[in-house]
Amino acid sequence: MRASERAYAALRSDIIEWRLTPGTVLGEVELSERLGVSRTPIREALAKLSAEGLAQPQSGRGVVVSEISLDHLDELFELRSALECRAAELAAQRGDPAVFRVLHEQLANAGELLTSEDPTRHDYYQLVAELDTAVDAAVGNHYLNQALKNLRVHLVRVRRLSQDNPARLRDAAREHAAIALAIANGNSAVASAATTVHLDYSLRHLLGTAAKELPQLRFPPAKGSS
Amino acid sequence: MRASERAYAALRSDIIEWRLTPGTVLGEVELSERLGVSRTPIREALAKLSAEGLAQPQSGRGVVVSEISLDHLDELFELRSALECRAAELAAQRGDPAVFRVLHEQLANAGELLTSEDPTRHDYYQLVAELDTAVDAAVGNHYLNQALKNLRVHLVRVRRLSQDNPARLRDAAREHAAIALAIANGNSAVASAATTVHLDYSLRHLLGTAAKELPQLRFPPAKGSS
DNA sequence: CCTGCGTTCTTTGTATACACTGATGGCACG
DNA sequence: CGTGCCATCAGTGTATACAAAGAACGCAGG
Repeated sequence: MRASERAYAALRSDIIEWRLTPGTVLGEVELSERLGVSRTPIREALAKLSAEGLAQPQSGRGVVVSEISLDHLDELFELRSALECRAAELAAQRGDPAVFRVLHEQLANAGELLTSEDPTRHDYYQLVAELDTAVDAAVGNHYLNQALKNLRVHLVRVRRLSQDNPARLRDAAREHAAIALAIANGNSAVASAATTVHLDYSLRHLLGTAAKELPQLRFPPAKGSS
Repeated sequence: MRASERAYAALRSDIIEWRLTPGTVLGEVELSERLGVSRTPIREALAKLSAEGLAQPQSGRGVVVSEISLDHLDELFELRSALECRAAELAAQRGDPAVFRVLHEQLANAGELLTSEDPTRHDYYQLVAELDTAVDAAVGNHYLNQALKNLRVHLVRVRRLSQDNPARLRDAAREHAAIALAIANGNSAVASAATTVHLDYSLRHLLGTAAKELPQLRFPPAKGSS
């Protein structure tokens, strides 16, 4: 694999998983030493991260990990709602009902997946991801899918602000099942509405749980101040 | 100004204004010679263009100007509709009515701007751009604005496929005026509906006029085949 | 004549040296 | 003691040399 890709992937996951906190300065020389590659691929990786919005060029001098906070949650979900509601509508018009009927079945029974011992809820999240993938495929719109993909990066990042409790996940599965059912029925109005409802619940839950965690996530202003 | 920025700006406008046609191979050495800079800033520019979707990495070997055609028009307008309808809704809820009342007035009288001698319709397009800016400001959502900004690049590019005739511009001005009025009235449902209507007319017009021009825009497959 | 392999060549990927710019700290002057 | 200027320096911006990988072409064998 190319060194620039490795550097990009490493930095990307570091930022998304909060090992690199907002405001952290990403110095080229420091990173090139830490990752064991020269500055050239590092620059390429930083450019990609900046384009993605995970980092920002700092007024000519270096790039820093971009800020993200509860304020951004509202904005993020506004965009998410715009994109996912429309995607759900279009999927209802264009999708193969059989595919979404199957997904509906699985999601309706997703409670079983949550009783397992896996603390990462891998099977559960995979199933939800499959719904997203199916919607994307049914919509068949490159530009819309690209916009959603860009958005999801930030969603993953902000999701780390909260913990997912089983009760919420069970509810979320039901909401997803409702969306899948509406799409299977070819009912775009309901699909859109169900998506709106689901996103509202999700946002409220995130705001509720994140508020408890946030204090400990307030960092020192980027570079060690004694 | 930095060399990488100059290279980026030059290539970007070359692509948007169809001086570089889809499928054109963007070789690093060739570009570095043509633009008089070394390969390093060229690489940076190409990375930015790829992130924007104006160019695409060609399976390991170089990047090419990305394709855009009438098929993409549908997809582009689907995303545009999703974003702009929601933006209009939010602007209706949050915008300063006075601002949009003024814009409504100006747009209602935009017919006067079209009688002028300027063939580029500078004043007209500036007024429309002001509406976009006002909506963006009223929405106040960084992520939504960013998504719209990314989208508009492609819209400008595809717009070059068609010519704008005065009759259509006059109608478009009325449609824009209707949107501005709905926002000024704080009526989000009407603002969204008016946007939907406007985009539908625009798309139909583009498809209608572009069809005539497209044949002459079918290029040889990238590299001269005898 | 077609097919498969090997060589060569073009083009990108990476490393590194150098230039330049903006910041920071100290020193001198008011 | 405060302020402003200058020097030093850290760190990015650019150029270029070298390495590696993929593609195209030609040649040989069937």
